[in-house]
Formats: sequence, structure tokens, C-alpha cells
Amino acid sequence: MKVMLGLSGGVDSAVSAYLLKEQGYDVICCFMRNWDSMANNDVLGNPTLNDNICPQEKDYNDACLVAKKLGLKMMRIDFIKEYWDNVFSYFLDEYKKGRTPNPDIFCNKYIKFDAFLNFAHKNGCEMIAMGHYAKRVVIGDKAYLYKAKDLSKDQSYFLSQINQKQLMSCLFPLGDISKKEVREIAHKIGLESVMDKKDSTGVCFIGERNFKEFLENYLPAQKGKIVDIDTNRVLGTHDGVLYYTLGQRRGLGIGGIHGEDAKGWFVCKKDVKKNILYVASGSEDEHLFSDSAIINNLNFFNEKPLEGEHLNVKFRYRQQDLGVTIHYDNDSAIRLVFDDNYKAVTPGQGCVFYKKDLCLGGGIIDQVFYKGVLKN
RNA sequence: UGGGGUGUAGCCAAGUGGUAAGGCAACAGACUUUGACUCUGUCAUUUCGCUGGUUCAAUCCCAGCCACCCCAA
Repeated sequence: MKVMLGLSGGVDSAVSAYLLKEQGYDVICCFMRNWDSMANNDVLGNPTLNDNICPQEKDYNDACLVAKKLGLKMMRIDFIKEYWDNVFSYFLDEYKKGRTPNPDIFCNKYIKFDAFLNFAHKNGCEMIAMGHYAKRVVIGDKAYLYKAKDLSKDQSYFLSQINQKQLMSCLFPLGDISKKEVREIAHKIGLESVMDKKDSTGVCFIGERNFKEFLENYLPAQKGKIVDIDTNRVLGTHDGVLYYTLGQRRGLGIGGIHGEDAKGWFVCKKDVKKNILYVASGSEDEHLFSDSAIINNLNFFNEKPLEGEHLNVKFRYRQQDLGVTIHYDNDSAIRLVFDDNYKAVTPGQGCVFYKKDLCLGGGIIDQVFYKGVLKN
């Protein structure tokens, strides 16, 4: 079977290529490029602008070396426009509303598992493959998504918006392999260009950035007041409410206050219209917590959860699973009632549903409540 | 212009005649395919408002000055 593998220039996809080949697949490698810093005016806070070699080109070169080493065909494709139109514009729109979007969830939905999948089909591949840490199990004519064996690297969270058809069309060779083993395999077979490369982080295809500076390229700074939600005192000045997310501590610049214990200040509410950033003192302040939420943009790989069903969810990547109960007030959204009060549940972030290690799908956090009162 | 109080790092804030706690912020690193959280580290020795004095030794004692605050006017 012909499979097109997304080869990023990192160790994970490289080892995936090797494993697929060993399993007998006819593998074609393809490097994707979805972000062009110059074309996208990504200037402020871009640490790589003046580098001699663009990191993307370094990655491409590393990927080519992997393909060559494994004797696999190498291709390259740009989805710059698709990424901007389907992922980044949504990302900016969400920020403009004062929400905190997760671009990588939509990068998978629209780019890797849509544009790229179509590209693979056009090139005669029945399936695509990715170096994600996630496990796909096919039973009969249905595919199921499970957390990766290496729970510390599990990336099912980011796959929560792809559909059954997309899931059916994709292989995840690393589902049962730990990160440690991946590096061992890379060393064993001598994938020198990637075997000791540091894991990549930051927004997929864009990379590590000073996030506030990065956003300033697209969202103008607008200074405003930082207000203590408990006393209404003005404690400082922010650079723009859009740049902060709920639960955030860093970047507020609030020092000690006469006569008070300083426990650190945490963002607990954003008023976009008034341009006020509300903060609470200490990480356990009641204003940081919520007890229910409305989730929309629902996507389930198979059956929807049942009314009243108790499930686990992740409200953020790498957060521990939290218990919730499912309620349907209408067809397009789920109302979650939390087992306990949970901290910093943030509109715009993905909510991903799990039944133990089985990932059912996900949605987007739309509204958050505490004791019946809407918080956003 | 009488009385009282305070002046320690960007902000709070301990401190003692013997050579400057802690917290917040900030910065750096770790963690991390979102953004956060979290963790670790760094952060006053040209130094404790300034200037003199006492002392072997002063941020801590004394004097003067300056600044700010409060009360009384």
C-alpha cells in the first residue's frame, strides 16, 4: 500500500518512516511548509529572521537526509495560503474576541488531515501517516483513537477535531512506542540528522516565539488597566487584554503592595470592550475556578456521549484528565458539569473527551460558569 | 517650620553594633507541537535617603541636612 508520510525533519516522523518501511508499506515522504515569515509579516519577536539558514530549510535538509538514508522518495509541498485562511485567520479572530485559541488542533483538521491528505490522494497514496504520538485502532469499518502508550507524549488532544474518514485514512506508527525507544531506534539505524535533535515546541510550523511580540505583528497593542477583581483597585497597566490568557501569572508586572502579602497575581477575567484585565491574588483565588462549561464545535470519531454520562476531559494539552458529566441542552453543544471546581478553564481552548484511554473526540470551550454565573 | 512618624533592590518588607531574611516583579533555564500553569536558578559588598561624628567595627548609636507622610495650626 502506498502511504504518504509527513516528514518534518524531526526524530519522530523519521522513525515513523523507518517503521512503516519495515512493515512493508510503500512510503513516500513529504515535507510540508505552511508558514512563511516574510510573506506573513512575522517580524516582531522572530528569533530566526537573521539566521543564515532558515530553520525550516534546516529541517527540510534534515528530512531529505532521512529519506535518502532510508531510500525513500522525498517530496515537498507548501500550504501557506491554506494555513493562513483556515487556521491563522481563525486564530486571530478568536484572539480578537478575547479568547485563547489552539491553532494546532485546527492545523490538524484543515492542513495535515485535509489539504495534505488530498495531496497524498492526488499522488496515488491511499493513506497518510504522521509521527504523532497517538494510537489508532480499526475495528470492522470504524477507526478509534486512543492515547499513545507513552502518556507523557500523548498528542490525541491535538487530533480531537479530525473526523472518522480522516482518522480512517491515517497511520500513527508511534502509538505503541515511547519517546525513549524512538530515539534509540534513530540511533540504532543511524539517522544522524535527527536522532539528537531537540523536540520541537511552539505553534506547529511557526515555532517557539515570545508570544506577546508574535501577536503584536497582527493585533495592535492597546494599553489598559489591570484591576483587582476583589477590590476594584487599579494595580497596573497591561499592553492589551488580548495578549493574556486566563490563569496567566507572568507578564503582569505587579509588585508588592503596602500592607499585603504578595502571593502573585493571576489573570481571571478579560473585558475586551473596556480593555480591562482582571486579576486575582494567589493561585487558589475563587475567581480562577469554574464548575461548568458549554462546549461547541463538537466532533466525535464515533458515537456521541450519552446524556448524563460521566467522562474525563482535558481542557488543555498535558493537563490531567478531569471528571465531568455530559448534558445536552441542544444538538450543537454540550453542557459539562464538573465533578469539582477546576482552575482556569479558558474559552477558545479545546475540550477533549476521554473514556479512560479512548479518545472520543472534542469541542471548543465556548462559555464557562461558576455557580451559575457566566464568567466570560 | 509646633508635635509625631518614615526613609533598606523595580515594588512590598525583615533586620541587628560585627559585616544586608523573605515575598512580588523581572530575567534565564527546565518542562511543552497552543497559550498558560509548574519547577529550578539569578537578582543590594560602588550597599541600607545624604553628610559628618562615636567605635577596632555602624544599616543599626549621635548630630545636622534632605524627602515624604500624619496630627495640630
